[in-house]
Amino acid sequence: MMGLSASEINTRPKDPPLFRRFTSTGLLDRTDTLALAQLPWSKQSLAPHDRFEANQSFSIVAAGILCRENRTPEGRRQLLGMILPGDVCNYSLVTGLKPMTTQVAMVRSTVLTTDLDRLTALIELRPRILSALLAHLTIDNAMTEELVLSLGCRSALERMAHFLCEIDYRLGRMGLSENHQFTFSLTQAELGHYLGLSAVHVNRTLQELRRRKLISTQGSRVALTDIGGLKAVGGFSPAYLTGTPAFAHRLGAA
Amino acid sequence: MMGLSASEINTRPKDPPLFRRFTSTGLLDRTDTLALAQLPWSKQSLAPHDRFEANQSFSIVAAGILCRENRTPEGRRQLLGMILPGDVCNYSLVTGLKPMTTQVAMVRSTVLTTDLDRLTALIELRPRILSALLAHLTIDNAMTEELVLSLGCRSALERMAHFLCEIDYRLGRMGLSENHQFTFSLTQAELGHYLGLSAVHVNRTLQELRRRKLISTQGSRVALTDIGGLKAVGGFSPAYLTGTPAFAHRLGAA
DNA sequence: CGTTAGCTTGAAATCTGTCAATGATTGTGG
DNA sequence: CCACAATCATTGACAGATTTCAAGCTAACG
Repeated sequence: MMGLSASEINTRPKDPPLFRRFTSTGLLDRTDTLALAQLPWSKQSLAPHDRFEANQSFSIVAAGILCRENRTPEGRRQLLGMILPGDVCNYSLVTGLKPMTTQVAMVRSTVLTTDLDRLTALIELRPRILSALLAHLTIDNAMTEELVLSLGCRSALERMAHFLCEIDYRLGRMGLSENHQFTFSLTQAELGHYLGLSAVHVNRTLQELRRRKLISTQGSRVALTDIGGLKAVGGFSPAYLTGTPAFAHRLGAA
Repeated sequence: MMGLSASEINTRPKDPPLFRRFTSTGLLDRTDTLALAQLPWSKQSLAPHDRFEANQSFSIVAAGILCRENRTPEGRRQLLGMILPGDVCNYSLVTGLKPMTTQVAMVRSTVLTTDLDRLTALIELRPRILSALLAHLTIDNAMTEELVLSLGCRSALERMAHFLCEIDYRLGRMGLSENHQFTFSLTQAELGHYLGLSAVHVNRTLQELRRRKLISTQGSRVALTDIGGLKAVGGFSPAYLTGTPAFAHRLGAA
């Protein structure tokens, strides 16, 4: 257990950008962020395929990629959401319900965890933190809805293009994508589990995107070489990733 | 504007079951429900295809069916969720963000709306109401995730079977389905927009379910004649529709 | 009673999945 | 540092599910 060092609190690119997503909502000010950072966080390392469970705590991804997943009774697997650095793993604190889905590390990842009681106490002092959590929860849900749109309405090529745009955007705002280039090491089978496609078809879809000069790849390094074209193919627009405040809401602001 | 009559507060089958879903979480007691019912609710009637927007208020469906929907930039339509009697239309009060999706009445519907300020004030007095809202929000999100599972992993027949089981379950707990028979008057095209299928294929899928004696229909009346078989085909299990409390959570319980 | 929306049917086209085999890459232990 | 094993990516041929198109039918509604 430790508080976070100054460099980890820093929310500019290149520094560990832990709370950048929180500040990016505009709902937290610097003092909120500092107060959050000074909670006692414990760091946990996860190997690929490790389940992550944090029912009685609150966690944020510091590095790597987790996924929420679900399976049909027969065992077919569906990934429901990508949890990237800066994202909250577990909203039980807010929802009061057990998470209904499993979370799994897709690559080697590290997660920061803090105690629920302490965070609850902090929220009493700084209700904006609760607002920010609720905003994040809502945006995560909007991402799930966008996935429904992809699975229901878009072809394989469109889904993949849309997906890459989303990941680029989300990594970019955390300082983990530059010039639309980033490291992303899911297997094609895993991509398929997320996009509702077979591994073979993921492969062919990526080839088609390369053939059209929309992307290029080397190993786990991805470059979106024609971000405009990719957005056009995928019908991507990032509105759902930001959210717009409805009004000053006063829940818990007593 | 009016408070609700005694019969509308009643949460047993056959009486207007407005707050049955709230009590069903086990998070509200009778005094909470009464307090909710005594807020000034205004009733609104919606015709099919009417948009419903309630950003600055809080609404519950009293009768009919609304859907959240979203469209690709090219205009392809995807329904994201079915909002049935007893369901909350709008969680802006809780999330603090503008809803990111449109809501549309699928059939003639009525919606009850109350003022945000009054509800907020009531929540200060009765924080369990906030807990209940958060639980509902979480369950709605779990339904979206189950839709992702359907779209990503299940065949047309499985999706349809699963869908019918879910609707039966949800209507049933509100007293609107008996013996697995209920009235449900969406067009096949609309079902397709929800399940990610073409209208033609929806038709063939329903025929196949009838041929297997799993369902029967007369007009908008649906009977699940072999609920066990239907659940087996769809891989349906209602766990995601109830949620399990994680712990007594104290947000706002100050 | 006519009109319109919705339902049903068939045939053909398309997309995506499955199967099976072959390369390429990565990580590990010697 | 190399060799090996295991995982992952790629390819081709084929099968299957679903869409599209087009037409006819039915039922609800003014």
